[in-house]
Amino acid sequence: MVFSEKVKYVREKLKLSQEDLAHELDVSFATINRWENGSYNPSRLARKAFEGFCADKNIIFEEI
Amino acid sequence: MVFSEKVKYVREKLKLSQEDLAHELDVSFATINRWENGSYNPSRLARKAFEGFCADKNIIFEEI
DNA sequence: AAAATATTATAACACTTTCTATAAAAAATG
DNA sequence: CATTTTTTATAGAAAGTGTTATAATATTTT
Repeated sequence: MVFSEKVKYVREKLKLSQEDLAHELDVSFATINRWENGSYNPSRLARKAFEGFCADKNIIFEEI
Repeated sequence: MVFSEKVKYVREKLKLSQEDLAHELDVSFATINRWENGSYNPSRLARKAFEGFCADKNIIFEEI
């Protein structure tokens, strides 16, 4: 499961809009949208923020 | 107190090298160095990370 | 003090993020 | 169903970031 898929997976699981998730992670809507559509990979800090968010929500990817 | 000054202030108060602080904040050494030398301002996420770090360390800037 | 090591300053390049705007698609409302 | 509203997709430009490298400065060690 690549990063872009993880983002969409988590977002839909939590029923958040791209705007909502952007706000949760303190990034812009454009960033979330580009992550999901594969244009870019996250920065070091952004990846950490996303991972921390997932951990908070008890979302695990290992078995997917 | 502008951002560049805050970074240096916090870093020296905690006796951290630029490299150390970079590691704490999950950004690169170059980013910390640029922040301190005023070349750039932090991204939205980076600013939050820095503020969170300062809060963790109980560092307040209001009265400086 | 001299040499070695660590820290800081600076820069180029590619990539990422933000901001802003526009259009398409989906969902909600009447 | 038609209209309105929300969400998503996309993109250009400007700014920020990571990587890498080099040089200058400061600190430590011998």
